[in-house]
Amino acid sequence: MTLLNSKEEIMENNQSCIRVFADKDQINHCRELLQANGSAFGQLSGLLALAGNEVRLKILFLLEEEKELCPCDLSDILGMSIPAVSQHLRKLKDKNVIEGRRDGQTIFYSLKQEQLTLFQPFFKHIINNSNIVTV
Amino acid sequence: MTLLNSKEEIMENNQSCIRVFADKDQINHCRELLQANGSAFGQLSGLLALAGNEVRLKILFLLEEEKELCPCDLSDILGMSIPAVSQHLRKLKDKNVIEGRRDGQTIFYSLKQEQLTLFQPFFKHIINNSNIVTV
DNA sequence: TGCTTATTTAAGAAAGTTATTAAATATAAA
DNA sequence: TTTATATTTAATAACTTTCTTAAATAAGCA
Repeated sequence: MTLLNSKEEIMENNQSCIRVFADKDQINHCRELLQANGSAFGQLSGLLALAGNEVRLKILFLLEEEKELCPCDLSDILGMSIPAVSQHLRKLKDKNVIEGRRDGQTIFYSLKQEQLTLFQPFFKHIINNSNIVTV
Repeated sequence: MTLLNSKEEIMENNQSCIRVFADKDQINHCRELLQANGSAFGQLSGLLALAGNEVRLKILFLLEEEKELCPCDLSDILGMSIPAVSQHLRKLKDKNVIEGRRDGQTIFYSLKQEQLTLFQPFFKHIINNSNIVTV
């Protein structure tokens, strides 16, 4: 908080918080920051929401480790139904995080380079947090 | 895929995928990887889910920029009700991402050091993705 | 061709998330 | 003490997510 504005002064520029001691300049600066970064918040939160699901985080981690895996094997590893896995894979594919390569009847999924800068640090978090302690 | 196991061989070690050409060793290795990292996936995905919401990602970004902000000002900046903001702040506080400091009637929230290693890279993503283009 | 395997899609139920409104709590100020 | 301000809490409604089951698609094999 920098300058104390009178309550009347605040009510005049009435685009603002009801709070008496609100810093009008700070609030406007924040509004501009959000506007200047336009759709970035929506895009980034969309990607983070993908990794914000435990099953999908595991899938991403496993694809990093094994390079590629098919829905059937993932279903087996994760202990869940194939359609459930398939639907998670679709979400990852829709947001350009993974891609599929067909080999006969099997489709092998792998991480795309595109979003790796964002996701790769997470895998280090996984390993560092618990692998040292256990086993 | 390394060695081709016969279908019979696969059915004997029957802890595995129905897929005929499944690599049993790979599947077991993956299972062990998940087990070895225990609760890390749940914890990390929980934190990522916080940032996986557009409103909360904006709050985190604004706290990084402004050091501290109160619910009332955030409500004004984000254009949403105070109880809505307060409930997002609670989620962030419950997972040790932010902390509050009381100054009279106002509570100023700020980022905790604890989870900053995880979240700070996101803020660079925001700035890099769009700030160059606009204005 | 028909049968099997691998995967996806679709519809629906159950659970989880987020905003809204109203009421409760807490501090400050008249 | 009463009144106003800042915030939280609670109940609830609308929406979203995720799993389940069944059906559809697609490729290989007898």
